[in-house]
Amino acid sequence: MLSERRLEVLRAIVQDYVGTEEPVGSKALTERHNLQVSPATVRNDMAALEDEGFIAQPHTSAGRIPTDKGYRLFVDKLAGVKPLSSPERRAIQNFLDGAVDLDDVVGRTVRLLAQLTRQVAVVQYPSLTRSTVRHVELLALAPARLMLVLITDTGRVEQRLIDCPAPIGETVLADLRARLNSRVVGERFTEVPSLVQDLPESFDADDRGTISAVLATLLETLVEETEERLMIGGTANLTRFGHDFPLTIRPVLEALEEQVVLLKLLGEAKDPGMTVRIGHENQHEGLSSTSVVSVGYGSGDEAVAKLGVVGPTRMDYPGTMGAVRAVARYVGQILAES
Amino acid sequence: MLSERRLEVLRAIVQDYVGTEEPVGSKALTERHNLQVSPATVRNDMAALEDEGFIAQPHTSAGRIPTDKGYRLFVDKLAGVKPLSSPERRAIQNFLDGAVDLDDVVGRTVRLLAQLTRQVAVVQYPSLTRSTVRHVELLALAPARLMLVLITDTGRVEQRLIDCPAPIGETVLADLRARLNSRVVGERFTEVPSLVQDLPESFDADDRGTISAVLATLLETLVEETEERLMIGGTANLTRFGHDFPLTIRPVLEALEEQVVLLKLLGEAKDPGMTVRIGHENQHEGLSSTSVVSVGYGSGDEAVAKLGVVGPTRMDYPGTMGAVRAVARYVGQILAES
DNA sequence: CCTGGCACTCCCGATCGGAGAGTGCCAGGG
DNA sequence: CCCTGGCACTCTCCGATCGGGAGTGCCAGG
Repeated sequence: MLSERRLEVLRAIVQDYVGTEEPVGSKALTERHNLQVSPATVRNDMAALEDEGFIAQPHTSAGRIPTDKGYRLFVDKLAGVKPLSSPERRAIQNFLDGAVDLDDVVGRTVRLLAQLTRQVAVVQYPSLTRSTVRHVELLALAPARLMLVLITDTGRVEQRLIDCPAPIGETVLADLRARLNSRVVGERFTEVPSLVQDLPESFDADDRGTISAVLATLLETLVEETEERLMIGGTANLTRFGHDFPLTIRPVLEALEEQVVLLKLLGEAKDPGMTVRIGHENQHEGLSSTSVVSVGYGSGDEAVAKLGVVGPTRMDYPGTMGAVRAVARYVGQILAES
Repeated sequence: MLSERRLEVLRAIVQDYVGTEEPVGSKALTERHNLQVSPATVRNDMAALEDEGFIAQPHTSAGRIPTDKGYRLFVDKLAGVKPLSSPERRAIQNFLDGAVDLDDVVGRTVRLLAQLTRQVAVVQYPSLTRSTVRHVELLALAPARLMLVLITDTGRVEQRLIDCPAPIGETVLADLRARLNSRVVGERFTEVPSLVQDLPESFDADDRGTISAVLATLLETLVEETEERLMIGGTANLTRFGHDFPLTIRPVLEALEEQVVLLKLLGEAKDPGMTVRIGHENQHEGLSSTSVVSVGYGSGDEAVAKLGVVGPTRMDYPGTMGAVRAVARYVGQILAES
């Protein structure tokens, strides 16, 4: 087990390195943080920390830099979450309050997060798996052509065209519409299949084909729209990444274009609270020198989606975590209001 | 006026520089292209080209590189558009044919273009200004709450919620729906306002408030949705940009996040055919070392939107133009089919 | 267990010099 | 008049050299 002071030394190293982006030596440490011990003592501590794998030196006789493991310890034990200043909080609220629709909320959130953290922001659209149905509408565009409109409680609207095997009467359609809504409104997507399963049976044989087509499309829409979308922003902040540019930045840009990768990244976070994945903890190879801070957000008590930022492992974890958490909270509020 | 051979020299310089990314000297030129003259002669030609501002040298006694003006001449007079190979064309068609909806078409197009040109691709969603209305639907979600759904001929669906000043009866609603559709279906967005202007008058005074609200929302939707969206991809290709990274790439990334900038970029192109904007010809400052190749595409004879690529001024213009043109053509076909 | 001292290692930046590539100019020849 | 070979000159680039400085590890003493 590491002594109290050694942890203190690790914290100091992380803080200095994050600030200066340069390996930090024993002398500088004792000067900048009042550790009350001599450089030599710190050196011993550093040697111990290095043995344990928390820090490393780029080359002999250079200062130390934290390893992924070091950052991990820092995040878990040494650092809190730095709350935002109240002007910042006000700014967030003002900025998000101006949003007019869901796209706008997500767009603003992503820009906000990128600006606050000066890193790349990723915001997932509210997921539909936990969503409930607010309304289902059926429109006759032509005798044998329907449009299905699905409205969710998060304000998303999805629509599908349906080609019917046979024309369907207006009254039957109205009947179907009414029964459909009475069964599924307020229900979760996952519940819908079992709730509508027996619907065709209660209709005339002539119409069953069409009813089945409608239901099939509805279920398909539910599944498809569960595929989650997301928005990213602040990629220009990648230029602040480090010195050895092209090599570092390229795989990150590539990863950021793969929605699948990003969704996995956010999805992996099981923790109900905030999740921090540091360096190699990220499965994706291109992101092995980045850290991801993510958190769920939602309109009620339950998280409906996630958002987060991607930045260099050498990032200001407390500040980033503070910003991510605060933004998630405000977005949740905004969603709850609408 | 420049002699034939001098133009040939310029072409050779552009080609070599694009290939090697290094200033090209007189000797190398005579070796790689069979110009049938000695390096000394080429040097004279180069001096003349430099006087005219078509090429420049980074420093004394280095090779020459083309200036923006040089590229301009190259594009206008010296280079054709390089057609794609037939395997490439087949690949495009296959890839685009798999698209399932408009989002997918645009998404695939952007990826395709980025891959083909190895540059950043920008694709504008089919614009609605030229679009026509396919269907308007009104749904009663609650006694005094309606949803307006607008379907366009390009397959886009937009919806808005409307809070009515007073409850509206089902029959009135059906009436309104029918009249609205009979007036606007098949019409262009720009025509709609004048076509629906007098609608409220033909209804009972009680309902006029609601009717007006509906119309207002409809018109608003038309205007709002005319704001054009776009999708970009291939940002990872920015890493192939040049040597002096952070400085070059940062403003470009920033510009690419500003949809407004991009829309302006594509929008500026007036030419019905392909437009190439080279370096400083781009208004936006951050893009002064990039070139933009853009072209309109559409489902019929008329262009409904634009697409293009953004890359370093030092790009393979003929190849890029060929790819851009080909992709635009195929996307047009796909849109026309659906 | 902490501390001061000391020798050692290694990076970094500046300096320097040569090689190479490219240029401009000139004088001669078709 | 234009092309050509020759020549001197200019720069950049690259590698080698070399202190300065920061940082380390270790040791002996408190």
